[in-house]
Amino acid sequence: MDEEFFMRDAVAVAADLLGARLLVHDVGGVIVETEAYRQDDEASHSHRGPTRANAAMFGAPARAYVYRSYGLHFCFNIVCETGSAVLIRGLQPTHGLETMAQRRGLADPRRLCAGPGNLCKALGVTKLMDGMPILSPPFSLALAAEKPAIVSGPRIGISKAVDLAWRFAIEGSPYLSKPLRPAER
DNA sequence: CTCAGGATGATCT
DNA sequence: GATCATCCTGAGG
Repeated sequence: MDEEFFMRDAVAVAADLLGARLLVHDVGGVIVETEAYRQDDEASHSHRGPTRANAAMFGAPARAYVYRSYGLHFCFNIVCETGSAVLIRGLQPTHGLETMAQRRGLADPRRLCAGPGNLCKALGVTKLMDGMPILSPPFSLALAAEKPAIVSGPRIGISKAVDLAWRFAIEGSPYLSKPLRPAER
């Protein structure tokens, strides 16, 4: 796992991150759900070019892009090639379950890290981590030993570019924020 | 300076 | 499915 991995199309990285183990201060688990956002993407914060808020998306790859959502929650992304990033939407908790349960005020492992806001709360991710390299402490990222079976579908919570199937998940995972059904026919 | 609008989540119907 | 809590930022006057 090195910076090269992230110097690619965010859509490819989003798919390849599934099954990887993400920890923050030794708390976290296996990535089961991601979404890709690119600069040529109407739904992306980077679409209108660099600003103070999205500066991290235009910085070095393999760094965190953390923003506040709806005034209440944080969302955690990993920056890929310039102007693009992968939103981490769900983990299967494996490390520090007790800490997560305490931070979240519940114990159900299927809900602890389901959704970007919940995930950040469980892992203690805040705006302070915006721009930090995710290949060094307090972060830890290790790719999957074996590639899991994945599915893709439309992204969640956006109003533009809704037709792009840039949400990725491990097939059949019970840890998703919402079920993902492969495109219909 | 004002102000609308979110890459959400919990709760209620 | 609808509502709402609550905070910036970026856009426009």
